[in-house]
Amino acid sequence: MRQGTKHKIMDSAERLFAERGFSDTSLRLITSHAEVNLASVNYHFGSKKELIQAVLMRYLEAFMPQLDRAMQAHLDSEQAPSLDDIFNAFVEPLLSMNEQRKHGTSLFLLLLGRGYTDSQGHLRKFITHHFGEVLDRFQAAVRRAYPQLTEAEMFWRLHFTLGTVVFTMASSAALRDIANADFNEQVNVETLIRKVIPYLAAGVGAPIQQQ
Amino acid sequence: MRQGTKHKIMDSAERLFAERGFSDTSLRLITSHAEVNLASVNYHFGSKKELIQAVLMRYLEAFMPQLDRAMQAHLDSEQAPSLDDIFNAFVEPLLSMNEQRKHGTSLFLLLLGRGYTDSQGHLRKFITHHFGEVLDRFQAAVRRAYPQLTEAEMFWRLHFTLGTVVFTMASSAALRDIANADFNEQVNVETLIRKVIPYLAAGVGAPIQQQ
DNA sequence: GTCTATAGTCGGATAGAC
DNA sequence: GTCTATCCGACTATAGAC
Repeated sequence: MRQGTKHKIMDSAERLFAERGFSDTSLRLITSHAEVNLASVNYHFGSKKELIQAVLMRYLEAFMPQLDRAMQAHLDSEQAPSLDDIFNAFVEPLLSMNEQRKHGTSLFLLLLGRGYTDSQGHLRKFITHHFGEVLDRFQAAVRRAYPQLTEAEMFWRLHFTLGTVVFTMASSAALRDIANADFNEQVNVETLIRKVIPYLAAGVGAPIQQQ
Repeated sequence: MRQGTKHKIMDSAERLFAERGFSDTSLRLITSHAEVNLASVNYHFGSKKELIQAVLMRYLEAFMPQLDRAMQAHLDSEQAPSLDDIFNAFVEPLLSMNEQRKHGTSLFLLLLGRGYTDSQGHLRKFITHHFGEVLDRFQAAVRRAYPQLTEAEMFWRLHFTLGTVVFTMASSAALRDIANADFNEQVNVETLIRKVIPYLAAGVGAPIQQQ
């Protein structure tokens, strides 16, 4: 089955963006990997910036509705969810990115991390603008699990959590190599996600400090 | 008091590197901010790569010996330290970066984060090569606080921790603006560090999962 | 040690033929 | 939609005068 030029560009671009960051990935590199003509990027996407957004959007549009359904369920349930429940609700939507595309889960998280640290946070605004309500419902679910947490404290702890995840993924290839060499541990994305969840849940659920 | 060209370059470079990342910061931008000649970078540092290493090294050489003393104390003490003790030992060395230079603490952590995500991990090797023993003693202190944790599990949790900290700092300016606007909270670097420590200690100290 | 001037490379983008 | 050929700006690095 022949793949269209537009999709070939996006598939090569996402891999290279994840590996090298946005500004270290040139259009020439992308088009040579995709085996398409340089000018086709501008024909199909208009500019490099719009290509970046298209690549990220393809994942977000698949991921966010799944996450939203899971959070909605935690808000509607009779019993208040635990923090472990809430963070475990991320596992399936994240892993489903792997069915959509090879290495989809890590690519998605890597791109997310790049988006939050590269390019002065332009992509941060892009995400919160398009998916703000989903993030709000996530926050509401956490509140239900740990009502004593003030809104401000929750704000900080959820950003700590985001940092943990995206940084881990950004370094995951290197870290998995080290783990393999030093501990003879074969770690795939799924076990890594299952490793990080208790850490996150414990962090968000840490006792409240007096300031 | 007149500042030498070499130091003017490093001071401008560290601020711009932290704000924009290494590859999005050109030597032209650095030298124009520093109000020195473009060619002086190559005269004093040889290349852009060596400038990056010099900037990071200046912080690491001030930070690492302090951290090492604190970890040594935790290893020598009669009583085993708690995880909270260990992570609190980072506070003073980190804050002392602020005395050395204005905004030194956040700049240092920002640079560290850039070094771990930019440039395919070259800087990661640079750091572990020069300061591997300090990191080993840190690891030994954590082991003393939580002996049940396997070496492999500790490896992962400490990297989660690094991710939490560097990502938080990488976004700290934006996050502090939001917190100020939404919760009327004035957060400086010190309160942010003191906020993150319970999160980290709880995460590293999370119950051990059966795989 | 500092400057100007420039070599040499690589980047994004586009015009215009097919 | 796809291609070649280029434009033009920005970059690192260096040679050589002062």
